[in-house]
Amino acid sequence: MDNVNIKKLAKALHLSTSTVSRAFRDNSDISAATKARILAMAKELNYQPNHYASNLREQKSKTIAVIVPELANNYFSLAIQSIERVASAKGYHILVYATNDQFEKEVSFIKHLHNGRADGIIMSVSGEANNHNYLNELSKKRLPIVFFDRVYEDIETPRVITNDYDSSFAATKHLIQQGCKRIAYLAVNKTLSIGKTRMQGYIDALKKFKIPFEDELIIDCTNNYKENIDRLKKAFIDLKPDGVFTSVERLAFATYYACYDINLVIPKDLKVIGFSSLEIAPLLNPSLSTVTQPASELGKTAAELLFKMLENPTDVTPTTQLVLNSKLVQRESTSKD
Amino acid sequence: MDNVNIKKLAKALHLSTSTVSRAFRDNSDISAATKARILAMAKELNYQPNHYASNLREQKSKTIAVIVPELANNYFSLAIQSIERVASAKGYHILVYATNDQFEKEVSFIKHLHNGRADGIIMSVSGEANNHNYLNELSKKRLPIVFFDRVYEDIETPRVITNDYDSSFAATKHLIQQGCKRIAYLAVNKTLSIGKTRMQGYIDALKKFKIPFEDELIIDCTNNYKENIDRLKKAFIDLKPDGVFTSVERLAFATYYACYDINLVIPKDLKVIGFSSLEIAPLLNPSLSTVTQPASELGKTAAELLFKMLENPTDVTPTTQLVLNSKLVQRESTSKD
DNA sequence: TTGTAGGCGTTATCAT
DNA sequence: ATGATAACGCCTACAA
Repeated sequence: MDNVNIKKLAKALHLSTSTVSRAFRDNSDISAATKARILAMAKELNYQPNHYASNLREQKSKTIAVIVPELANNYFSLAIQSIERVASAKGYHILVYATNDQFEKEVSFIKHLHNGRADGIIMSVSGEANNHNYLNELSKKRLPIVFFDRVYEDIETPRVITNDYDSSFAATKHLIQQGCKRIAYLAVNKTLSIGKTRMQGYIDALKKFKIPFEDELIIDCTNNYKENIDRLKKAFIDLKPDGVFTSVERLAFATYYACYDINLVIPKDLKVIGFSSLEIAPLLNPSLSTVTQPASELGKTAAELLFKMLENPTDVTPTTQLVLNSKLVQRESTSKD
Repeated sequence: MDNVNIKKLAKALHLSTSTVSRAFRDNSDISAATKARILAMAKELNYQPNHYASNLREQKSKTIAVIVPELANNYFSLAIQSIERVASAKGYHILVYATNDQFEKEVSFIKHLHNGRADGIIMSVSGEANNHNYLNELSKKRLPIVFFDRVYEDIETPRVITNDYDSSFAATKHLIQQGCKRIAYLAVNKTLSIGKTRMQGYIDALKKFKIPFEDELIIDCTNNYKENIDRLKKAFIDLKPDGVFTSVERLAFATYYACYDINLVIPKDLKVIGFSSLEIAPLLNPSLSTVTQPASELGKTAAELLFKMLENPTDVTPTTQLVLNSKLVQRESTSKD
């Protein structure tokens, strides 16, 4: 590489490397004139301070890592976009990782990141089922981590979540008020805490309105698109629910496809509401009633929290928990007639 | 930081740092026994080789940067997901940047990346209108760059694109065959090469089928959601097109919203087709005819191309251009009755 | 097979 | 105000 570095700059200007270096720091003693000369030359030669050298020296990377279950996902895209925005404004860069819901990947990413590559981590976890004590084992030298949306409840670290229980309760209640008697709950992974919380809201709403809870109406779905649709078709035919509450966005889509296939009419035969932050929910056929999660705000809040931790570690207690509110938006898919 | 480094490992094992270092390289001479001892201790102490130190030493980062106009975008999400997958499999990490269509941001990202932080760049450009000679000025020391989707035609670097001209021609032809006589073209930025190519397909199809081209039917849209809808409503009322071809996904959504607002019925009053890679296009009301771009494949191909450049620079000529085919999918939004 | 030493590019400390 | 020097953690000639 014919890269320009401080040494070359110094030689070109007949100065020492320390003087040149000083020109790029703000506080150091250096005459205005030399500083100007140096900056001019730096610009001319297109000098870029070597990131690795400075970070090796300073022991921080101005980089944060974002770990999510999937990237091709409307919800996480929105969150990442906000995170990038906050980070960029602070002069930070973001590394992005997708676990594809593989727990081992998560562990490997996290462990790897503890090599100085990132100063902090924002993560929506995967694999609640597993032993995530690996995070505690990093103990003292663990990087600052902020969980968002999907969290590990037994790990002490700040988190930003939405009011899932209340939203689920409200969504279920909404279905009941629209006349549903047999409401199916579409779960994606019963062991995820977020799934449990959401399911509890559903269960409690049923109880509150004296609708018997039936275990078979909890339909456990997979990560496989086609398989979900098949499973749903079978379930809808066998169990004849009149309402469906989906715990994640893509299961609402699967529900639509399943209904199209077996000629169930939404909302006449089956009313549907789901967690989602899709902007085009109003354009669906029929328009989809949603529990709209503030995805962007979630990302923004998580990023701001992480920066607070980085800038002033003692300001943020590990038990910090910020809760943002989702919003129930009623549309045609749950309308009465 | 109480970080474990090679020195600490060495001390703990009563070895020299070089021996310890060797344990982590594959080719060096080291006895199997010592190597095992070292690796065991490394595991026990949770040793992670410092990324910055090794990369400073080796002058490469095992990191690639991905720059896109926006992150909260179905199309780019899919692309990024594939890029991440390819990179991850190669042991590379990805840095993600959004320009939000601000050209200055692009320049600043790119320049900054030439500090060793990334080994290569995958980019979908913004701001074709501007002088992008800054890329040439980096000359010899320019990082390997692969353009995808949106490219600068005057910069010599490998690129992966879709067959935009053919697709546009086919989409326009499709509208004509469905009976449209006044077809509006919704442009997002006339100066983008991708916009120009797509528009040319539209223009040539009109010509081929002897439909007069009317300049006012080219509707230039913005990045502002609401403003687009207003603009479209006005255009639809004033110009009374009977078909709309949208050059990007979100303009199809804007068209739907505009039609809902002014009570135009798709496809009766207005047929709509648009570039899109939305999986749920069939669920829209009415289901949306699309030119479906192979977003994931595009990302995958771009990533593979970049790695080829990194691994064997001479293998890839700067004029390399890979073209992937989009697919026209007819749905209700362009049906005849 | 293992150890010693120098350097990757930067910055902070200390001297001048 | 500027320069010399050491150190961040790792890797690799070269020496032993």
